[in-house]
Formats: sequence, C-alpha cells, structure tokens
Amino acid sequence: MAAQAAPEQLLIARVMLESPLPQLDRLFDYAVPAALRGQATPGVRVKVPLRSAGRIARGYIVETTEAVEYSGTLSEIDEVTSSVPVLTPAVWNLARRVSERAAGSASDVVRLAVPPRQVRVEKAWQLEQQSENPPVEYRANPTVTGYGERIIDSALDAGKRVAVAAIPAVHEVSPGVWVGRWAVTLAEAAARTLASGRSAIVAVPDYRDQQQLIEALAVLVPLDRISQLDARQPNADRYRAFLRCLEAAPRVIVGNRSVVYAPAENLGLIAVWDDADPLHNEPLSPYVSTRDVALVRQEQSGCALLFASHSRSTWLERLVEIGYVAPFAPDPAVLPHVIPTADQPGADAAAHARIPSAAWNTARRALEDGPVLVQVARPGYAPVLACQDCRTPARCRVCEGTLRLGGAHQTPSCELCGAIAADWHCRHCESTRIRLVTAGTGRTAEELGRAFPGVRVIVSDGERPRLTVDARPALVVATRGAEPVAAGGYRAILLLDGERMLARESLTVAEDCLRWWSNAIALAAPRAPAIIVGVGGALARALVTWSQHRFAAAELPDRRTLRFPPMVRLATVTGRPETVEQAISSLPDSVEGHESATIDVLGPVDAGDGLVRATIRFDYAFGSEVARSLRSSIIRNSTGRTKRQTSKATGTKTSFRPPPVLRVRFDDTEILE
DNA sequence: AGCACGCCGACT
DNA sequence: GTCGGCGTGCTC
Repeated sequence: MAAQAAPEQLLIARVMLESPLPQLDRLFDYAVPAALRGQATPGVRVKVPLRSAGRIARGYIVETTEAVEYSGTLSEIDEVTSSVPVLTPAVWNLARRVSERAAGSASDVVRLAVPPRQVRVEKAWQLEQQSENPPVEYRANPTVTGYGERIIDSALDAGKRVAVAAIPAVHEVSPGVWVGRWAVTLAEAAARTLASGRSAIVAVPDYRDQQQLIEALAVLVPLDRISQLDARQPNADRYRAFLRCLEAAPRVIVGNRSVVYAPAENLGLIAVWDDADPLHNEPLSPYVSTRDVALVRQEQSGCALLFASHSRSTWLERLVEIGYVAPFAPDPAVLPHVIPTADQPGADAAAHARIPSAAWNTARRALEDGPVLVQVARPGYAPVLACQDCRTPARCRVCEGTLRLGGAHQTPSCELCGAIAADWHCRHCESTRIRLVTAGTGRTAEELGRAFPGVRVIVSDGERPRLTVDARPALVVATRGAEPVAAGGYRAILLLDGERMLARESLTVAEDCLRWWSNAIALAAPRAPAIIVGVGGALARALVTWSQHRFAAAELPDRRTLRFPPMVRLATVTGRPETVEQAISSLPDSVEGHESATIDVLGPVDAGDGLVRATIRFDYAFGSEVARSLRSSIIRNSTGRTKRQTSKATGTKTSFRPPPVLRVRFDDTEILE
C-alpha cells in the first residue's frame, strides 16, 4: 500500500456488454485512455472493442479500479457515449441478483431497467439540471389512514415488509374524482415516504390502476415530485421520466412492472398493488415478476415493502406464514354485502336472459338509484377437458397436471408430465366419460341490456375500456378486470359468470376468480348488495366473510402435498431432447445444509418443432443451485458444436449453427394451465 | 454474432 | 511438405 501512484496510473473500467449472448454475460476489463478519464465513471454508456479491433460493442461501465483483474493485454475504451450515469450501482446489483436467480443475463435485466437513450431528451435534461429550482415543500407528516392509528406508518418507518388487505370501497379524492380506496392507501404510504425525504416506487398492473393512483397522489404530493415510468409511453417521455429519477431529490415513481427497477436515490418504499395480477409477470427474458424483483430489491436496499390487494395471493400468504411479511387488515373493518346464489344461471329465469330472478330483482331495484355493475367472463376461452357428468376439470392421475388433447382423435395426455390418461375417471363422481367443454363467446351486452328495458347500458371490455362512470342509473357490463369506477360506488353488483370463470383450466383458477370477484365487489357503494351466481363452497364463504387470506391459507397444505407452487419453485427447460437431457442430468441432487430439500423432474413432454420441455420442481433452498446449474447448461449449449448440412439440390455446402435452443424459465405459473 | 486458430485431407 | 476447408472456442 505504498504511495507508488505514478502520474499516469492505469485506470481500468469493468464493463457490462449489451449482448444477449450468455457467454458474454460477465464483466470485461478495459483500459481507460487518458482523454476519457474524466467521463469514464460507473454507470455511463460506453462503446468498446470486442475481439479484434473493428468490432464495437455497446455497454455500461459498472466500476472503475486500478487493480488489473485480467492477465492479458487490455483494449482501450473506444468512446464514452454519454456522461450520464444511467446504470446506478443499486440497479446494477439488483439486475445481477435478479438475473442470477432466474438463470438469465444481467444485460437482459438492464435492458428492462434502463430505457433506450434519447439524445435530445438527455441534452435538454442536462441543461435543465444546471438551473435547478429550489426544493419543494411537502405537506407535513402524511399518514396512512384506515388501519388504526399509525399502525401502517410505524411498520413502514421501520422498513418492514407488509401485506395489506385493501379497503373495499371507492373514495372521492377531489370533487367528482372517484378512485378505488386502495389507491388512497398506496398514495398515503408514498406521500409519507416522500415527506421523510426518501423516494417511493409504486408498481401497478395496468394503466387504469395507474390513473387512479395518480389521481390519489395528486392531492397529497406536489405534481413535480411524481414520475410515471410506463412501458407504453413514448420512448422520449419514458427516458425523460427516467432521467428525473436520477436526480437527488426524492420522488414518487409510479408505473407498471418494470418500474421496480427505477433508479431511485435513497429508496424508502416499494409498494405493489395486486401482486397476483398476471400483468405483473414480465414477458421478456428472464421473466421475473414484479413481486420477486421487489423482494430482492427490498432485501438489498432495506427499504419498506408494501403489498396491497383485496385478495391475498398464495405466494404472499406463504411469505406471511413463514413470518417474512407481516399482515395488516383495515381497522375499522369494512365488510361488503356479498350474497351468493347457488342457482344455475338461467335455471329459473328464462325471461331475464340468464339472470336468476333474485339477482334480477335486486338489480332492478338498484337501477332506480344509480349504476349497477354486471361482470361477465371474457369471451373466447380455449377448450378444456372436463368430466361429462359433473363438469369437474380433468386432471392427470400421476401428477395432478392439466390434461390436454394433443390432436383431434388422440387420447388425452398430461401437459406437465406427459402421462397418457388412458383409463381416466373423474375423481369427483367416478364417471369415465370425458368431454371437451367449448366455452362460447358468452352473452353480449345487448342481450343483457334487453333484460332491463329502458336502462342505459354502458360496456367496458378489453377493446373499449371505460375508466369511470357517473352516478346516474346505468347498467355497466364489464368483462372481468375492466370494471369502471363508479361515482359513489355501484348500487348493486352482479357477478354472473362464476361457473364459466371457474371452468378455466388452471392450477390457480380458484384464486384468480377470487381476485377478479373481490376487485369488482370492492367497487360497490357501502353495503350495496353484490350477488354472485352459481358459486358456493369455500369460495363463496371467503367472499361473504371477506376473508380471502383464509382461502389462500387453506390452499397451501394441498399445494405442499402435490408439490406445486408456491410451496415449491418450478423451472421449465425447453430444447432439443439431448440438450434437455444433458441439462437435467447435470442438476445437483443435494444442497449442503439443506439435506431435506428435494428436487424432481416432470417430463420431458413434446413441445413441438422437435423440441421437448421438462419441468423441474425444487424447494426454495435449491434455488441458487438449480439456477447456477441451468445457467451453465445454457452457456455450454450456446457455445457448442455446429452441424453441417449439404444441400442436395444445388450441391452447395453450407455450414451453420442450428439456433442453440435451451430455454429456461423460472416460476412460470402459466405452465400449469 | 463473427472471427481466428488448429486439425486433417488433397495438392504442387 | 504445404494449402485450405471447416469445426471449435473466444471475445477484456
């Protein structure tokens, strides 16, 4: 450690390359030329030579050092693209951990975290930076209301992880502006964090939720303290909002799933609304959901973490049960008025479309007073296999997976483990007759409207979403998930397609339905009746007593017995048969210190195109071992052998690599559908 | 990806 | 003994 710093001490930049190639997923050392010394700081975008000068790769400087880690000749950084440090150390650490967890590339995660550069936007932002305005004043000491005196506040102030049951009501945040009460809770939590001088990230599933949250926030924090980071906004707007997050002043950063990667300085809170919504599942590699990213980031940063929903997911329930997340419920309690009718749709009321007469009468009466919500299933379900006699969905007798019909006249086989269901019989009624349930397109809104002559009908669905409706009488027909917020709340709610929604083939149908129904019921006016048709049992009980977490808790023992998520984790491996075989055989079979942890493999099953897919199930303790093993299989596969092919028609010889196929995906719940 | 290196068959 | 095709492996 002698002071031997020569005047021209070598400066090394460790660079993450922007490349999808798994074998390039590590840091590369480059020498920083004297001319670039001032700009070559961690987080900036650079261009570097890669393999024989001339080829240029883009990347980010992750760190600078004077210690050479590489024992070869160093190339020099070609260019510092921009002096803005867009990849902050915290986000880099998050990206690395998240990618390791999912056997993916850090650069894939960074791609989600850092929006593409917009030169004009960046220049404008840099100019604005120099003439910074004075700090704004926040409303003093905001508090989270509706959960008892300072209960949530003190949990958040202590940097805890909490699962909050949302308050099932609507709320008028400013004259004429109504939002779900949940949005107020999240806004209050964010405002409190901001007032303490720290930033908050709030992730919501979609744009409609984001709108409500922004409206709730607008009355609590100054507008210029709010950033919206939304994948559907234009690149320029997104990059502008992203750059503002890099500023030192605390902010509330709102957006959909990738907002959990926002570069918030001094992060005090991550809040996630409705973590089980499938929109929180990232469709891009390495497919890590908002919930998992939030958990990793909370662990790294020590910020508070708040999950809120009307219906607790089984994933969160597991975390509550192991004591990792603390549960909170509204105080005073708010109990919606839910009325289940076991009547089959249309059984007693042909005159009223398929609405049972009790529900029809309730709706008729409520329509004199204000809007009534009718929730219907989304049209066009994929055909599923079910018992012909009792309609129980058909499941594999080996592993409880979903049965699928491969071809038109084939014997059904298990989608998960591939077992042929030759001697299938229904577990519920012992029938041996199986049938294809082709769910129709459903009744149209017009048909429903005809049941209530003379009433204004408003439709809200995926194509024509409607965010709000006023307080005047109207029949609001909405597909699940697209229900508008009504001023003052709906005077009655009819959940019509219970049976059809439950017929969907998925491990998670019950909890999905509970979530869809709960979210709709939460839009009711105080004590307005919510009638759910054709649903009984534990699901109806959970809704009537408004204790969805108990339903989630009751699911877990079964999942543990069956070795299904969230009690174990899953990873699917797709590729050529030999490749998948190799990947499976190199999996570890034990983890030191966790001798009771187990791992098993289902399949492989045919995945089309000459590919197969295997599903690996493993205990949480196995996570990093499995990820590391699969990662090295991916690298081995992508650097592997070539195959030569001679074209017989032309006689030309071509040498090419078959596209290396070994796709790994962790925690994909859709595989169970 | 794209390019260099090296190992094995056919040639001056 | 040497040229070059193509498979293999590496990229700071």
